[in-house]
Amino acid sequence: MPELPEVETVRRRLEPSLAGGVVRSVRLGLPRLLESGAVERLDDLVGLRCQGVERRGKYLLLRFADPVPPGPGRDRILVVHLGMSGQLTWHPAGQAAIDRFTRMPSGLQVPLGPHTPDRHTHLVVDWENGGKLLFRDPRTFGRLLLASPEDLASLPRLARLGPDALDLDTDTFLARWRDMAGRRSVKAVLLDQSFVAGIGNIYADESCFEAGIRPAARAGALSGPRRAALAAAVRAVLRRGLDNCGTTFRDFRHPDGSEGGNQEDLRVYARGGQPCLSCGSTLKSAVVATRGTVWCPRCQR
DNA sequence: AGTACTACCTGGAGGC
DNA sequence: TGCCTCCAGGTAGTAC
Repeated sequence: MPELPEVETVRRRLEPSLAGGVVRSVRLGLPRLLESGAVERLDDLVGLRCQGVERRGKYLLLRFADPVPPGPGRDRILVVHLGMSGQLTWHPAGQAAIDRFTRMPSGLQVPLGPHTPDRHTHLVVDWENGGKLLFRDPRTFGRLLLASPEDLASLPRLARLGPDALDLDTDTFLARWRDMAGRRSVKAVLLDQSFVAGIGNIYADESCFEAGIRPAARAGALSGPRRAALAAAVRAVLRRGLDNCGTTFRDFRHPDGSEGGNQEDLRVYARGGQPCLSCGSTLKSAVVATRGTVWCPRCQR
């Protein structure tokens, strides 16, 4: 469930640790997570220096270049998608194993801090500075791709993405809605990464609530003002999620293992059957666009 | 062509 | 306590 706010939070916190570092070794414990792309040899990264971390929608792009120029042709970009349970954590050099725990609302105790490698840790990147970058993903929905800068644009997964939801102005939103809404539900359009990149199930439901629109409503039938309200709602909801450093519902963690805070600010997601925080009506839940969906029958028309 | 649906995967929760 | 079943969901691929 890492969506734009979660992935951007990871990007912001990971970049200071990675940028400038040189890769010493790479181990991939679950080969099927590396999707066949332009380049399929993770060992290519060994000896390269990390130039920075970028984000496109829910994808993270780790840029690497040869530290001894000129080294044309060796540059690589590691593309990471966290799937629904992926965690990228950073272990600084010499840091002892973290044994702090936090208690989830369910009562479950989970480790707080960069995770200790376990059977779900599928990628380990060792750096010359002694740090380690770990990728842990219990559900294994995450994906890794490796590409050269020239081939990046030809990766289908990235080529399909629409404009990033974070810096989407209302005019662009309205134009794309006019062209792409069709006969689908509002929720289906919001989840379509080729419409706008970065929205997932949590922020789709929250955006619909914020705009007072039922997720199952026909997208093409929305009035102009309501479309504009939805555009504003998407921006506000993503911005709030980002300000809260992401939503930790279960698996999401920051690179240092800490949790996001946006779960405290969710109005409808996972609250089916509970009272609407705005009007007190019982929130309804159903499957819309093959996703668990929650809305207020009174506030959302 | 556009839309809808399923496979993939495994931990957690709930029922008995 | 333990076993079983169901559910969660992003994306690609398939079916209609």
